[in-house]
Amino acid sequence: MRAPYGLNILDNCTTCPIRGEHLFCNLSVQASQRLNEIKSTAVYPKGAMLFIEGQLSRGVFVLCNGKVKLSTTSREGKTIITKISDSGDVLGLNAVVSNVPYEVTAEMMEPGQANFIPRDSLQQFLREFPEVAMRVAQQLSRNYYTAYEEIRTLGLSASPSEKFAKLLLSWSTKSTQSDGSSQVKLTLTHEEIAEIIGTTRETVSRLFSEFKKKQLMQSKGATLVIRSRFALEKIVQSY
Amino acid sequence: MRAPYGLNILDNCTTCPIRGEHLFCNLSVQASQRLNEIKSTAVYPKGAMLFIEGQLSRGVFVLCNGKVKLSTTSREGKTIITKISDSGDVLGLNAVVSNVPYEVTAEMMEPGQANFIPRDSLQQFLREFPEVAMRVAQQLSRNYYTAYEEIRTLGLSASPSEKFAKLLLSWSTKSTQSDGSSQVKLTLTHEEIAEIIGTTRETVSRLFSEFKKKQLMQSKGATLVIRSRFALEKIVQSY
DNA sequence: ATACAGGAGTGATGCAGATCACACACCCAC
DNA sequence: GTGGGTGTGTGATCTGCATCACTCCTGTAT
Repeated sequence: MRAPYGLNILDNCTTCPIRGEHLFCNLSVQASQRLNEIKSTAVYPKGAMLFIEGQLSRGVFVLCNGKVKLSTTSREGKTIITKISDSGDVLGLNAVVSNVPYEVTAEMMEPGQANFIPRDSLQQFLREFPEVAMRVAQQLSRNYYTAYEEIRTLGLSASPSEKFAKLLLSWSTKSTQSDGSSQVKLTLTHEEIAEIIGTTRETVSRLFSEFKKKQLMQSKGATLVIRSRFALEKIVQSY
Repeated sequence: MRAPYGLNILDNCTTCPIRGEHLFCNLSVQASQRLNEIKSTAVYPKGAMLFIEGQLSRGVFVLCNGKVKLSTTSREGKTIITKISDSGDVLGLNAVVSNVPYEVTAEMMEPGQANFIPRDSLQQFLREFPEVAMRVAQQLSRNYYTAYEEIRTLGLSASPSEKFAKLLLSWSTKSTQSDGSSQVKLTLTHEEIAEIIGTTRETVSRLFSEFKKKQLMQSKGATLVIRSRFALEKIVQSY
């Protein structure tokens, strides 16, 4: 099998290395088999758009590897990034389940593979396997919950500092050392961070300076060291 | 049957006057029957809390009549109202489907009746009737979409004026005259409006003055007259 | 080497809204 | 009536952040 962009193609979910607690993992044998029949797979370059906000939903994408940026844009061109999706995530689920246009744009942040399941096949599949439909409902529910958290943070008029601290915290949870510090590789530009926390590039720049001066974090190149979760948590008093 | 708070109790969904396009209306005969068995009904006074943010989810409530305020509060006591629910709405669905605590507080804004379906019964019910599970998934998906809209509005840093205009528009859609104006009965305090659009009481006061001066609306007592949807729409340029 | 693009730091300025601090209007109790 | 509670109008002030306007730095294309 060809390996474009330096990636090996995974053509079978049952042998997938990231097989785990994701939505379409660990299905019954029949369901797994059926899924393999209706899915197709492809590898995308960096910058590829899996789908675009407002497009009629064609189907869902299951991300096999790589990172995907989900964003939405206002008329005047202001963008907010709502999520950075990781491998295993299912993208476009809501749009397909409810037969509405995609509500966000999904862009590959690095080369990666994704499986595609056409809308009709998926809907048929869910009718065929009620237990999967139930899991889908739970996933949607979890999505909703996450969106809610977002609303809380945004709507409770948190200051950029608070939101930035929150973001750092969410990054550090993935890899915290025993001494409370943690290292993260920074893959986002200041601009992108600004789009996540809803502020401007300049403010993010200033936040970096400020947080470094306050010994909350330090950075060498693309490596970010978050000093103390505790101090950050004090900044995020609000919920 | 007793009629507390001056309300007649509805004890059967099949004869419900608001029976229509709601989540648990128009089910199959068997499903309807089963639903009637597992639900219980009660009438609540104004101010009653159906459930509170953070509580373990006990079940869902189907609102038969009255209005319910859904809100979430930060540690420092700042509140945001995320939705005003109307009759027919199902409350607490996400929490129950995903077995997580309620993410909001639900408070009766006026006396009203609600059916209660315990968590376990509902989950069993959904397993029993896959087509209902599918509808639930769609409902959750729609909830998610609404939450999304909210995020867009909040996150794209809309000004209070924009959000206020948007709110007025959403109110006027329900009853627009041929000349583009519409009457709404105002049941919310300035404080509550502030909690919806994420600003302060004072700012809402000033918005009222400002919009009246600009001939966008007028108010006599609790009756609000929205002059021209068109003018409002111009204010809401952003998405 | 050159040049250009995309990213990052940082100062100066202005303004929208939060906040504080009142005054007033209304309703209900007693 | 008098009082208190709740909702409202509106001024004065203060400030955080957007915005504008630069410079500098790096990588990479030619």
